Amino acid sequence: MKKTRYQEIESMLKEEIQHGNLQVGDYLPSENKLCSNFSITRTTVRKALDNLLKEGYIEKQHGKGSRVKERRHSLGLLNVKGFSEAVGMNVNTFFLQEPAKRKWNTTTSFQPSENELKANSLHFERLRCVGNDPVMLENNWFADLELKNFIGQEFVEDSFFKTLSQKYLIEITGSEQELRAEYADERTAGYLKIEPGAPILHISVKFHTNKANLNIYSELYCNTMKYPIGNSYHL
Amino acid sequence: MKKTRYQEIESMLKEEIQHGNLQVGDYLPSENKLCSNFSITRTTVRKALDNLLKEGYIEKQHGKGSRVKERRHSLGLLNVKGFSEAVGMNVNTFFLQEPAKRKWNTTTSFQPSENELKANSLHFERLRCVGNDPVMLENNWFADLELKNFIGQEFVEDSFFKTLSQKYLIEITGSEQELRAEYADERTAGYLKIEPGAPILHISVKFHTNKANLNIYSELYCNTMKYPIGNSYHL
DNA sequence: TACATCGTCTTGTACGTACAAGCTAAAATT
DNA sequence: AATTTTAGCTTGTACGTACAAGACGATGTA
Repeated sequence: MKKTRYQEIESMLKEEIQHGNLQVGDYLPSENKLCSNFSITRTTVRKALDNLLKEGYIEKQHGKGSRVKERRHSLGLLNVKGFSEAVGMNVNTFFLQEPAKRKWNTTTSFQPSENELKANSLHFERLRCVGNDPVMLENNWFADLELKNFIGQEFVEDSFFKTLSQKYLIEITGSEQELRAEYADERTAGYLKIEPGAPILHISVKFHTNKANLNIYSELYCNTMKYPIGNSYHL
Repeated sequence: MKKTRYQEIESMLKEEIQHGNLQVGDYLPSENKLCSNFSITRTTVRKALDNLLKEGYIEKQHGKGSRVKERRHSLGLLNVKGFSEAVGMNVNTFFLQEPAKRKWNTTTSFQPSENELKANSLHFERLRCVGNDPVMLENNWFADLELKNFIGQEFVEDSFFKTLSQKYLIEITGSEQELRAEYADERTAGYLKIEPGAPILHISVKFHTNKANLNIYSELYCNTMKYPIGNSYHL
């Protein structure tokens, strides 16, 4: 996957932060420093910093600089692509239903387009844990169009999105969500180790991709008692 | 309030959409068209479009154009500044507690800084309705620093943020949120017209402003049965 | 000492240019 | 007629320049 200049700078800075070379509160090198260090123009540097800002890694202060922000102890599901990226290291994942052809779920908030409904749908269900705590039940549907031999595939690092990116060159370009507080049903409660009827956060997601006819429809059921869902928005 | 060039284009396009001159599915004028129409460079036009994209008003298609996106029937609270802007027209608001000096709430997710805790805190509580349906109970705290004569002020169009902007030149520059599904307590349930113990969505927010020592801390309790909370994220 | 000014750093806005890459329909070729 | 090529539109990336505006310490002045 060929990266653009700003993506290079972006992921390099992200690594510096994740590896602790840049710690919370530290100022990044100034935009002009980054320009000369990487032989790149300020336009490109600013594009990279804007993305880091959008994802909540840094905060910018007019006249002072850009500083590494505190990454909160919550799941930044709403502005990063997937669970793995949102949580970081300590993730364990179990398949409850392996990928297979199953019928479209017609009760979701976001409905597939007619083109998608014409095709078969692939589905899988997973339980996502932080350490030993089950925190999310995840269902995914998508049209069986651009994904040859998807069934039986090993996932790259347990990540659906990394698999799409590396094996099929499919990238997530955006997403829409709807959030509701609901009663947990018996099955969901069982997997999340809470009582039936306890409040859970139900998130319906439509992920857009760089392939026009391919969207990912996800229904997520989250136990937010210990790990709330985090989000941030800037400028 | 002096607007920048890209803010002008941005709010002008936003009005076109809101007034229905540009309808869902319509293509905006191309970037080059907008450039020549407004005697402006493409850099500036793109900055405006990027903001509209971020707020979910449009979607961009490489090689084709930018199209007006469907505004979903949900409250886009997580990526716009406030309730009024998220909902649109049909909002009714009632004060449950008028603005007054009250002690800081020390049980919130986001804790005020030491500087803020030294100052007194102003607080108010409101019930927000869509039409006749109560959908959100809202509590706000902030340091009594930059806001002379705030108590007793009439709000501009029932909007706290419009009041801050127009009367105090204070602008929201970003926010962080944490979301949890919880049981509604008796008082909250009463105001939201649901049963005590029903699931509600609890959102803790820290709003950042252009004044370094002024943040707004909000605790929101939402009935998501009829109006789910919406969010979107792009590129 | 207290205060204002200045210089220099930072990020923010805006200009202009060039080419790459995706999409589509017309034109040319087979 | 079917296919390929081309031309012309679109947005995406990246270059370079200039000045505005905020932050802050050093300097000069009262």
